Amino acid sequence: MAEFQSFFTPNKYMGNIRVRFAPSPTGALHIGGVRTALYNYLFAKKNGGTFVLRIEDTDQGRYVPGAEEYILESLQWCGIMPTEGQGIGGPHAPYRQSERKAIYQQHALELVANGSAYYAFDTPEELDVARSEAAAAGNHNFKYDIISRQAMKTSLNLTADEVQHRLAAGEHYVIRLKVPENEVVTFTDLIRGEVSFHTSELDDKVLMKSDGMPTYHLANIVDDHLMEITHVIRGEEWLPSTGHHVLLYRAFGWEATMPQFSHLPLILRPDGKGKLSKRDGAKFGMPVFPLSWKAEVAEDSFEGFREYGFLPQAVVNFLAFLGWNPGTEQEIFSLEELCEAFSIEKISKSGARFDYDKAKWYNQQYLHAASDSDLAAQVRPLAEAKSYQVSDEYLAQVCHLMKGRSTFLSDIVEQSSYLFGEVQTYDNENIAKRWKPESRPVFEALAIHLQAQPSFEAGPLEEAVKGFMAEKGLKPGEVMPVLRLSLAGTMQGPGVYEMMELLGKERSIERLKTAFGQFDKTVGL
RNA sequence: GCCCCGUUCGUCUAGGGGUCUAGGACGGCGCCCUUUCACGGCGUUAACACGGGUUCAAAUCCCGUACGGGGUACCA
Repeated sequence: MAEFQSFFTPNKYMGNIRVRFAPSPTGALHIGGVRTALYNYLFAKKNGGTFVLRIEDTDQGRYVPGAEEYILESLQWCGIMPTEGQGIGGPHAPYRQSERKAIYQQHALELVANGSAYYAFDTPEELDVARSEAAAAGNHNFKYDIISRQAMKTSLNLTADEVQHRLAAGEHYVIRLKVPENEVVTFTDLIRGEVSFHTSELDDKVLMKSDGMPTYHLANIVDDHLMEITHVIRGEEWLPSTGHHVLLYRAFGWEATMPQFSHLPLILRPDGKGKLSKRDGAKFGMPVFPLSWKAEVAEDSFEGFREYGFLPQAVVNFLAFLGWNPGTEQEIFSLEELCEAFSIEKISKSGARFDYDKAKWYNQQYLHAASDSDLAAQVRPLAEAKSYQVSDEYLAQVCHLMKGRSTFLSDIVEQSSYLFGEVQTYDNENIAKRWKPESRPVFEALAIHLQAQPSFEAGPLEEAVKGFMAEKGLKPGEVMPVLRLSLAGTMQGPGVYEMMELLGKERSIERLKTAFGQFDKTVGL
């Protein structure tokens, strides 16, 4: 057995792999879409292949301006830019389906000519009627198929003259796939194995709509073939229509070069009730889009991972593990490591719930591991939004002190106002507990002691304070909390000595003096 | 309804007939570190949906049931 394995190594397509990510620009790109793009990217990189971006804008009614830019910006942010396609260029341009209309028209006609497709003149209204009549008769399973099409107005039933006449008269029509009778369509899904459908279950899908645009089914087959796509990696919601797609490859005579299919498990809501949808973000208080999206109505506007304060590397790592696992115990993977470790065979079959706690954990891990200067650069805009004016070096120092206790980028500036300006509010409850009538002279003596220190670095400061406590017979619990309250106003935050070093001697002493007076007032002295 | 896909700790998962008294991570809980909040360290909690087969042996293979999800548009 072992000797045959070499034939099945993942690199058998080395150099020839071509995959595509084909979103439709109907709004912001959902996080599930980002994961699909990521898996396509990883598969391409792993195998030295090409990652193509194609825009599937065949539904004119659902087109949303700005969506295409949003898609590109999202992929860019995640660091998984396509190597060919819309917005990038390449040998198979145009990559926007609305600009390839003539190609689909021509291919649809080819199918009509070879008997694989036919004209249908029924209006949507007529179909609605047919559907409700069938339902009234107890058939809730109406579909436009081999049985029902016999009663429809199609080029299969009408005379050639009649069809020509209707066409010439400019009557609206669609072109439908003529699903063959009594066959079993089988294909091998790289994730799920063999999947088959009986043609009696498949309806005669519309290929060309009456507005002259192709449906997804036609456009995706034609483009994947023309663009020489070798592997189709897409969401599980496409699995049921793959039977039609195989039929189309067959009808065109392209079966020999049909791509390999892989249907990814869906990303489910945190409560497991259905697939994650755009509204679930607001519902569960978490982002479900990579970047924020502003729409006309508030209901269609969403906050993104980026704006929540997530690092793209963390989002990518988190997403990669939602439905895939390398089989080792390593959890943290850079994009490069993911490219190296990725394989389709390791993608799981069942849907994965969106685990926001895990997403936060990943972010924390990346935040902690990031360099201070790198973080400072990313925090800069957030600091400026709060009108904090500090040098790069100072900001990096703040990051150094805060990153260990932050989950989001924004936490670094949200919980450290006292490092950028004066203390705004004091934790009076804790002050009342720690500030005694006899405290003031003690702490004033400590301030004088600190003032006299030659070095204001954390290490020497600790020595100095400890020396002071030993001399006065004070316990750390009597001194440190008050010091912290004086410097930060709160009981939370970085180490006291580190804070003093950052603030510097002058500001630190100043704060102590201000605080002592404040504390007296607080406890009513 | 019909068709398709799925089902291991609360969650993400490892596992591809014996090495499983089922491993890791998140979360929860506890302890240590620290007289701040965290980080970190250590420990703990908790799962093979059910029923039949096949086999000397099944979480792993087959069938059925239940449950979950997806699809069922001139949307993608």
